[in-house]
Amino acid sequence: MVVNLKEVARHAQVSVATASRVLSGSDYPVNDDMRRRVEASANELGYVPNAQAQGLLWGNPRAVGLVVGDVGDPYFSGMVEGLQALATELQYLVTVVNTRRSLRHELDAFRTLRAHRVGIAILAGSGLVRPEYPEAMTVALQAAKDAGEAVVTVGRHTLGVEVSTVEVDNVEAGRLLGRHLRDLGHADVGVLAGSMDLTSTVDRVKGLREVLGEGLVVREIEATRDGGWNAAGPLLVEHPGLTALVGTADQMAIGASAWLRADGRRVPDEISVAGCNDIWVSRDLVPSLTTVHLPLQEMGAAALRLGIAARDGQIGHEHLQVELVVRESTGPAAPSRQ
Amino acid sequence: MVVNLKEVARHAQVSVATASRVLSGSDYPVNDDMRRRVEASANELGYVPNAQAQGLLWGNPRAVGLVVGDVGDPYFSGMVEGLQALATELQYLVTVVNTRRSLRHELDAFRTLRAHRVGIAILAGSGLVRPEYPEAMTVALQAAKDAGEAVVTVGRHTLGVEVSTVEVDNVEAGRLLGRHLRDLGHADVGVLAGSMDLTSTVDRVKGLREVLGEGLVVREIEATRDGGWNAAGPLLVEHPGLTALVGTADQMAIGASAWLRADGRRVPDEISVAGCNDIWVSRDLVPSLTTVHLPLQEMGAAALRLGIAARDGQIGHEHLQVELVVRESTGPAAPSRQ
DNA sequence: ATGAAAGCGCTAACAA
DNA sequence: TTGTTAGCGCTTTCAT
Repeated sequence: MVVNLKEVARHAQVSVATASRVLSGSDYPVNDDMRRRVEASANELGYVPNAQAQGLLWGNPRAVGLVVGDVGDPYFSGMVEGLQALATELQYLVTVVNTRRSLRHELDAFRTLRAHRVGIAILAGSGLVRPEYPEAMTVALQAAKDAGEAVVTVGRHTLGVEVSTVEVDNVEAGRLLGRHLRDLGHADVGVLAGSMDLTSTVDRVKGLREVLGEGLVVREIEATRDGGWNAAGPLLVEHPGLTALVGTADQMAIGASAWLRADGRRVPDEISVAGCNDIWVSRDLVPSLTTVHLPLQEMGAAALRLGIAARDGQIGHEHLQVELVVRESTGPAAPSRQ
Repeated sequence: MVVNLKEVARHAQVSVATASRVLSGSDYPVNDDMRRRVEASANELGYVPNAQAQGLLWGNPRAVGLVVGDVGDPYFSGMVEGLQALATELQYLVTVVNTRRSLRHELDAFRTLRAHRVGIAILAGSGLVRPEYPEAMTVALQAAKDAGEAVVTVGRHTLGVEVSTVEVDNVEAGRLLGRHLRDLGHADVGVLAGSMDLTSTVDRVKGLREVLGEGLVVREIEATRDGGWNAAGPLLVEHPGLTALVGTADQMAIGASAWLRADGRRVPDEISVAGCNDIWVSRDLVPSLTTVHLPLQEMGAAALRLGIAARDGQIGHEHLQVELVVRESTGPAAPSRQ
């Protein structure tokens, strides 16, 4: 059904070896007549080389696998965007696997990518803090390294294995937000936090707590716009004294903001709101969202660059800066209502 | 370097056949001792089956390839999100290739996916209107069909080949926006249009023109938030009589809105703004964005479902409805300033 | 310059 | 129940 090299060779009346030499772009000398005949046949029959067979021989040097928590999350899709841009330029094939933010799925995902011999595996999902996790992952990573595969982790704690990393200081991100709010007079701050299984969430909360201490009320919610929308009200009912709300990712802050507006509360006059990541739309909201900028696209691109270097045995680390972006959604603390 | 089945077999002191039977999940009966030995060895050596070799034998039934114009575009990432969700559930591996919205790249992308024997190829990038394009693509599609591969196109005109399609009526989307604006008294409307090479753009403009006729001023711009931001000012300088701006995709409308606000023009009192696609954030803007809702996630999921059916020879068509969502960014036409 | 044949890692007949 | 072997599509020695 599907045309293979043998058929092309037969159609062109040459041996498979010759056909291969022409079609695989080998620099082996081939008579011009035959070369033409082979090319014509391949065209006519619609021959497409089987990358799997080629991969069996060569390995798959131009394939990257990307493990993300959820492509729908702007944090990940920003990274995917940056990685894809570079990948397209460099002619790399990108395969994306979702973990649905779960331990078991992440290991599975990693195995799947290894099975497909991607050569470069990028773990973009933030690391899980569960104790049993790093251990299992360490074993898997070591195996990959031993097999000569490149592994890059993005925005997570390093594991027991030396791999290339793209690092973002999430604790610092939390600190920056904390200081900004403290300087505005906020003492009682509610945090809408994504999964506390993720190091990124835990770190951001840690940074906030360093500055704001006991004034922090943390609520773990689904890391989506709707999660923020649904959680804002109940949180404020339970803790009416809160003068600011921080989302550990922008979309939660956006949801919370929307709910506050719908509830008739003015931001930032009555309550301040801040996020984290600086997704593209944050600056265009009204009020525009105060947040911590992460160079998401650059993180994706850096991961691929490091992965390519790692294939050549060069383990590297890229430390990218986070930056507080003060916009309109934060202002001086209103007098506590409590 | 990398552990293969032979080494596992040797380590477990069994034949490769036995090892394969255990590790590939065959239901072939194997002695419990041996089974345990093989599993232990595989574990110890960190064996990961080579999916390429397996693919050579079986084909790759659980792989989907997705061709998109640009993963950074919310239109595509919405679709990718929906498709990934279903793919993860069904244990499909998703490979995404970017075309950068170009003819040559799209054919290349399609070939690449075929080379990797994805089994299901989904063309999500909107079709190009250039005359030479459909012809080249038709040939490629026919070849894929002949090879028994499933092809699904999303949101583009059908080509010369019978393939499964997810259809969205872009002309109707344009009409809905046009009527809404006309009913509000808008006669002079500026359109910030994405690439006019794309059928989706052309169709939406066509729908708008059907209703608004000569009152339409179309400007082709880069289909991004910044494209909208940059184009709004110049367009209004050249055509000060415009009372409404429509983006053929939400992000352009969002950029334009932001520029208008920065320029001190009130939306919708002084000028109305509308978009298309209804990306997740559109409802949370201030003013919230009037747009045409496309079920992006559902489009992605439907594409995969149709692809799976197509592998079984069932060509199908899913026609998804578009729906006008009237929000706050559109209002009665202000008296023309001209 | 060309072709025959070995072999990449794996599975599935086929034998034993 | 186990092992031997052919072969998936391709590239690449090795002869010719």
